[in-house]
Amino acid sequence: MTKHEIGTRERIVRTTSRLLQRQGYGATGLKEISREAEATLGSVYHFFPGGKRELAVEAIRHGDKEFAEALAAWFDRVDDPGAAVIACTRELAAGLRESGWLDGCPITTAALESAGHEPDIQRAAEEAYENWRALVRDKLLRSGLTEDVARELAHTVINTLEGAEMSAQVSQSEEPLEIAGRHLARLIDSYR
Amino acid sequence: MTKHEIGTRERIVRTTSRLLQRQGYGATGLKEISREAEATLGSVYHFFPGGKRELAVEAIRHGDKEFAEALAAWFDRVDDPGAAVIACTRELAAGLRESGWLDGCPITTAALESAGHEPDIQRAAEEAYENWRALVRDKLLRSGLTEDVARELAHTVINTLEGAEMSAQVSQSEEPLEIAGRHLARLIDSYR
DNA sequence: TACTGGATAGAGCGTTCGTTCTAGCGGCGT
DNA sequence: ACGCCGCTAGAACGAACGCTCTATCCAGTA
Repeated sequence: MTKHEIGTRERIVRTTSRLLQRQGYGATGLKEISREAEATLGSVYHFFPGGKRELAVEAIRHGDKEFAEALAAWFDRVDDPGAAVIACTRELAAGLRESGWLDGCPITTAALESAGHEPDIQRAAEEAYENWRALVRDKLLRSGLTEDVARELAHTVINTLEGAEMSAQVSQSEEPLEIAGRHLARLIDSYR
Repeated sequence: MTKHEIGTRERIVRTTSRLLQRQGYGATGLKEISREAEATLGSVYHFFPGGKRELAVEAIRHGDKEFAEALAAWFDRVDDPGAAVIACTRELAAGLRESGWLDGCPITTAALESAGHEPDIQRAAEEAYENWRALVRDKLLRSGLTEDVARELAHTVINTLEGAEMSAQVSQSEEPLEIAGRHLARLIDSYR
């Protein structure tokens, strides 16, 4: 195991993140995780003594960071905020289609499942949405919108993207995301 | 069992719908369903020989009809479409808060879980979203919007409501729904 | 060479899963 | 009064669940 390869722990987290994204918390077993990650059950419990719950929290944090980095990159490439949101919807639609409509939002499925039952997971998901909203808000602030308008728009941008991605996944169609992009751009433009 | 009481089958479907809404497909067991519904496992398999999958499809259709009726009632009470959507967000927020943030969208959790794995459930969820969009589209058509604009707005109205409700549930706050209502009304008004 | 401690390996714990099965209840039509 | 049948009841099956346990491996240190 040379140092430039990814370690067992990281491999377990990434595998868990992908499985949580695709089939949720309840339907994902630890044995399935260890098999997919090419690690043993012993390794899983070695790195995550808290078991499935602790591992899921770590995986959601991973999905959080992953999507935040993608969002930041897309925003850096396009200056106009409306156009940047449209670019987001295109990227999300492409990723969804290319994965065979399997890879939607990395955390939403687990977040919904565990709302009200698994406080740790729910909190990790809440923090992720907060991080993503902050990225959108800053982008809107940089384009000259006021603090209040930017903060509220950030809510709706993230929530509409979430809803549209869910709808696109269920209907296996890019249309909901494409429409969402145009509507969000129009809404943002209406505040300038 | 007099005829004006609800029968065992209906009781099983309603219980399944509520459990699917609260904890998803994978985390809901048939024994839990039969216990909560005060029915036996034999009754469950008597009415739903197709087992868990068939029962879940029926429960999602139940949730579909339930929400469609609520949506139609809210739309009938308020004439202006923007104001009607705001009324929707208020009702959704109230329902969410009153249930202790447990009862979000009746079908989204199961829909996301089963996307790509359970075609029957995915299709039932897709049909539900389609029905709800049709209600929104008709409401917008009645207020004078063109066919194309109404159809596309219906997508975003439903998707934004879905995303905002999910966000409200995870953060245990009515704010995302309240913001979504105002933004959607503004978006709708911008087309008249 | 001997020791140590992090990491790996996998058998096995009790429990619950979805499902199948047979037996029995109870009200209706004849 | 009888037989039938929709429905209820719950035991039991193999498989999978989360988790615990002991044994082994192996690089680093003295």
